[in-house]
Amino acid sequence: MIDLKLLRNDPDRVRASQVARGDDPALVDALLKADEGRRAAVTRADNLRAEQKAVSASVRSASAAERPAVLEKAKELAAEVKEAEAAQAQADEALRAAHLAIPNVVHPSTPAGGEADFVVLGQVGEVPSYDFEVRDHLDVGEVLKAIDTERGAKVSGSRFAFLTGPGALLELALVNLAMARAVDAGFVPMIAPALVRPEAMEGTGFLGAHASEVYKLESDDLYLVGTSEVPLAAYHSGEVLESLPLRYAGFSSCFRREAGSHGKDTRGIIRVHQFDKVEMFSYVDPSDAEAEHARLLEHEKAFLTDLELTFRTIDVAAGDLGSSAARKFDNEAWLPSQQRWLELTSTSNCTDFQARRLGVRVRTPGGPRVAATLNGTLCAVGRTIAVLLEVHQRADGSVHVPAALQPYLGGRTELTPA
RNA sequence: GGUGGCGUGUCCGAGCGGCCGAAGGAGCACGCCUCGAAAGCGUGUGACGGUGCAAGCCGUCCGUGGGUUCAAAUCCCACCGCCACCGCCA
Repeated sequence: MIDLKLLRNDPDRVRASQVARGDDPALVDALLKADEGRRAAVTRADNLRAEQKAVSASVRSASAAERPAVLEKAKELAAEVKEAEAAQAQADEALRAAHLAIPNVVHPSTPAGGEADFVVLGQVGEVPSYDFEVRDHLDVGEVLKAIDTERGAKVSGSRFAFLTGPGALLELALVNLAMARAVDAGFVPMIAPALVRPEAMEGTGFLGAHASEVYKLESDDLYLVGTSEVPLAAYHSGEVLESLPLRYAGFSSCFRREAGSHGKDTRGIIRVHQFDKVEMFSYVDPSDAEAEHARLLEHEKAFLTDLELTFRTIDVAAGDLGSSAARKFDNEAWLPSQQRWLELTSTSNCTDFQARRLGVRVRTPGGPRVAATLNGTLCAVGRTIAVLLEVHQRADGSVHVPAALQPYLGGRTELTPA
């Protein structure tokens, strides 16, 4: 939710943000109107209530003769208050709806436009070349007996896979490396629930436009999270925090319905319904949000560099941001089989938008203040495995293990076909 | 899943349908005392919304949502959560 004070003081800035995202600026005026309507309703209900309280308090001290008249008046007022409160509830709801309809105000540096309008911020490493015919990650993985998508489909359906043997070990190694790096960087490691209540899902903004992406357990009224950002953001919901920053690295399975992606990345494990991920999540003072965003990006880049991958960093355009994000950087690794960049990690600065919705505040000398939240992928395991297998493959079917990962794979320097 | 109990401010904890934003502690802040500290004493110490330049004033909040009543922390209902015991189970 955006700051209503900002809206009142500088509606043009919010309108401009809407335009940058390709959203309707008229929603801003609808919100302004709803805000005014609610304030009028609140004032009216408050005044009536004050009057009613006064009359009500006089009931006891009224003499027996006066009492019937006072009671009569009190009853009238009670009815009026009831009506005014209903009107206020309606106005509250109208405001809430209009409020939720507006995504976060984009950062001034965020490129305007849609998916194709990103700006490349830089590249690490050279696009690799191979003097043999490269296999895609599934071919490499099958030779190594590391990935089994056929049986994944047999057991669970399309877009499910088994990680087997070296594939399973590779996942654990990546998770351990990521967690070790996160701990070094001061993050508190967390194993987060993958099932959450509707409030957590709603509060993080995942039940908006992308609700169809989310798995729901109807009979239990629980959702499967698509990222541990959800439980980590909801972790401190409704709290006034004593001090910031708070940094967490959450490990959890992630579930995505991939409802709108039929026919896209159907081969292998690049796009699956279930994968594991280590996610960084920071709560900071709003004035530190930008610096924290840079920090998260550096952690991500360092991790990809450790894996000896070639990648570029892009500044995602406004129209391609999630509703909570003011700015987002993606790191895209080079995928040799398709000769293209593939999003591997991503970090978003949600400023105070998400925290306002979740009621996360910090104690400051001037009173509680809404915090800022940021998230960033440290390692989305499945996709990372896919890219590793492709990039580090050799002509003989073996795969080089990056030096940073070797300690977590029992010192193995390569994976070889069984 | 069954039975019973319980959910009050940063924490503990009291609370008769009106005088309760709520006793009393603890904690914290400031002051006094002290060479300094501790102890002791004194004062202060919630959030949200509305209104106002401001001091302030008004309203809301006692797990959540409804209901009864002129009036609800207090009565009724539902839900959520916690605890104990039983059953089941990794």
